[in-house]
Amino acid sequence: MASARAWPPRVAAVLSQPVATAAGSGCLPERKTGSLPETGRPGLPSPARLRKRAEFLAARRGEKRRGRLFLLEVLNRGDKGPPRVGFTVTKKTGNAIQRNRVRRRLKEAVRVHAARDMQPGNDYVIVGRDDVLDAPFGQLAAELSRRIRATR
RNA sequence: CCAGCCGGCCGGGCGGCCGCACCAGCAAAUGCCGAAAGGCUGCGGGUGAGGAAAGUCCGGGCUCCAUGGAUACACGGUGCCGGAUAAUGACCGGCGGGGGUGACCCCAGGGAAAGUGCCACAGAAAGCAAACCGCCACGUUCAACGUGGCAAGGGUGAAAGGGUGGGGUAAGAGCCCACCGCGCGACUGGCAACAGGAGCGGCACGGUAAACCCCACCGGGAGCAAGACCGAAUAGGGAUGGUACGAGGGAAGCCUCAGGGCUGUUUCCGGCCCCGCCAUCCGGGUAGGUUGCGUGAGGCGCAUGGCGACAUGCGCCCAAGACGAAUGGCCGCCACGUUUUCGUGCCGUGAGGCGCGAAGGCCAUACAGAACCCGGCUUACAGGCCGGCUGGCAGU
RNA sequence: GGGCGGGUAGCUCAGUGGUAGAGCAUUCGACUUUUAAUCGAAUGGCCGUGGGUUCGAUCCCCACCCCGCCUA
Repeated sequence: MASARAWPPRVAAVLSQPVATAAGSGCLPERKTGSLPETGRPGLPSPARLRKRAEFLAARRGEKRRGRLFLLEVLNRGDKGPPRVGFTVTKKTGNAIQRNRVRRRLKEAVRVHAARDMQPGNDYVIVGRDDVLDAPFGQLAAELSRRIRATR
């Protein structure tokens, strides 16, 4: 988390530009990252995962934010621990390949873009829809960031 | 060259950055979370989905439960022969039947003289022989009718009690004969299924068992969410101790009065609940955690035997282990594919076809994700490679 | 993971080895001033797909596809 602070938020560029052109500025002088894409930048570990059924059920009581590609549920746990995230893909989305792909794309979008927008002490549950399969990655990441940052 | 059949194999490659899961090593706080069990950090390394991982159609390993052994009944499954295997009906090879010009493909393929059932409609008749139209003889007699003989011809049907020809006859008929079919079948070949078949029988025995059934063989049940270990909180069970301890009934659960609490109500009166509480310990056991969990009927290569399934021997290797479920995101180059344009060669009168080269576009790789493990089957699949074979056309 | 059930007309369902039915719906006609209701008639089906057994399959057998339910 401390290493993630080294990059200031560049959300505007992510929102408006395709991914390949978004990584331009030489903010890492010790490495040759001039042509490095956004997802290739180091030091972005994945946030903690929700893994228990009870935790998912608890998150359903929280605030629900509907999006075009997903449904986001946010629950304030009431402590100051690191934020946690869980993913739900229902059986209606298709076979196991498609469900895995939806979850992995959401997971990567959260890790690269949306994790720094999460508030400590919150649990996030992202219910993916099958449109995630076809959406461009930059658009998916931007949408996630926007919905996670958006307070009531 | 075209069309096709069978078998086997691959199912993108190399590289870069970040991220995920597991493994062992090193390092570090002896720290943090949790009641406990247990889990959590950093570094550099290693490993990380498939031919079908799928469907769950079969067979096993493994685990628990039941069970003294065997047999019988019931139920379920299977059903030509031989082989292979840990095992199967499902694998391999053959036999028989069917399809195809052929390579080859498909088939649950025992028993219908053990018994029962069914065979719609049509037809006289649907299983045991019978006789509607008919044919023939005789009688009454005008056509017609009656009695008897026949089963050749007509018609129905999926199927009508062998077929064709000849003899024969009142008309006919395996009544007789020849051939074919059918049944029995000495003998021969084969481990066998089965095949061939001298000779005999004058024809009798319709189909259906993926209808009931008979016969033979096989089968205990559930499944890693199995099972094992640790184990809260709450409720409930038991033991001990302390403290409260009114009466009665009952074997006991418990009930009644008294007592207490809540409540409708001004009260009488009524409704509901309690009749023990506290402490310690014990056992079962939920959530949760750990394990089961990957050295196995293992993989690869070679040799030998076998048509093959497979077996034997030798050598090398250790190769995912998650549990709201690890393989992802982005990029570069190449190969391959497809398509457009241009140039060019060959064939063709021509439209055009085929080949080669260059540039550009598409940036998609198809089907699809281990969930205890293994064998077989089935199904899905862009594209490609190898080997063998069949038919046709042309040339030599 | 394991187990069970079902695909028949536009919808809900019967059916059973022999040309496939009911109710609702749709259309037309009758009754009614009109509508509704009622009555009569008509339309509408490769019985999920592909094989097999059988003279004949919606039914029996096998394989596949698609739905649904139960268990934890």
